[in-house]
Amino acid sequence: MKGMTEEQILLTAGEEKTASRFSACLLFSANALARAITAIGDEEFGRFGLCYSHAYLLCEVVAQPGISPSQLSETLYLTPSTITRLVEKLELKRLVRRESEGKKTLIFPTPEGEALQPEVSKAWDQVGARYSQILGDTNVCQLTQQVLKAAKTLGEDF
Amino acid sequence: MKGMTEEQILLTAGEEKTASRFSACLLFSANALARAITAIGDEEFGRFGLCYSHAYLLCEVVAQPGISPSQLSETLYLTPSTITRLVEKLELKRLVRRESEGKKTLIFPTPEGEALQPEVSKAWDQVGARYSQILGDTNVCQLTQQVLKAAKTLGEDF
DNA sequence: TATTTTTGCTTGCACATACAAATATAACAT
DNA sequence: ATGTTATATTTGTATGTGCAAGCAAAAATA
Repeated sequence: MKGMTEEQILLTAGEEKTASRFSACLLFSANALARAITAIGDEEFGRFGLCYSHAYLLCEVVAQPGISPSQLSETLYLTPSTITRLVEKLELKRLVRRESEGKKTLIFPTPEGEALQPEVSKAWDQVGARYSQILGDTNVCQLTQQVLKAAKTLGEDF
Repeated sequence: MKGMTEEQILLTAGEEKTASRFSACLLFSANALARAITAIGDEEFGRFGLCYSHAYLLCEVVAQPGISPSQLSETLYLTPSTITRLVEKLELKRLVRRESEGKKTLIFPTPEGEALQPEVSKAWDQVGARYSQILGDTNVCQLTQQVLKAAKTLGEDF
């Protein structure tokens, strides 16, 4: 079996095994893809000491100053607790600040945050350019839409 | 802007913003999809105290007794260090065992591991069934192939 | 108005994952 | 044989993420 590709294994392995591996493969492959692309993202955003979710969050906050954690949670498809943690990190880096208003929390960009945003956007484009070059523009476009749609559908129904 | 869907934002936001968000969206959406599906997986595999990568690793070890960490690393698209950590966990649960042979390490399933594998496979199918029901069979089939291919391509070129 | 329920956000804890460095063995060159 | 380089695996450390629980404020109900 050594040196065989995944497809070959799928084709030659026993019946049940093939079925089970294949049917769950989206769980596997989705994570594999996420890790592969995140690696690219981390490299680009790492120049600012950010990871991709920091970058995305910062852009959202700059685009919508005063946005709430729950809104961010929906937009980024991340748990509220995760949002809190990300905001904490960005607060430490003085890129955003929090304002409590009753039980709500408003998140604003700091001047530094706003100043950094264009660079972050540039890095963002750079990430896109890199994986587009590897995967092909058309492919990426199509894949992105399908993947996003699937993520949304699962997010709603689950 | 409240209550708008992602597409609406994309369509109505300013030019550069649209471009940057969209071009990097695969980074974002791939992670979102991975998290959404992983949530399902964790629920199913959680019954055995496993996560999806534990489950996958166990199945591989049962299928190929004596497999090495580096081989697993390639198959699972995970770092060698991550493989070590996963194997440690499974070793604690007495599902696999390690044998050192020179600088190589051979990983074998324990009897308990082999006994558990069918159940894990069943859970595996269950995961597939659940997201197939939500996303649609055809969709899943197509998506899985595309996603896997993209992950592989990125894994090679990066 | 007082009590209950719901909502929004934050923590405690746990875990998968990765990078960089360490270790140990094998392969190779001289 | 000996010194060097390459390979395989493991650790130290850090981080993003989520669940369950906590907490505080708002809303609803009585």
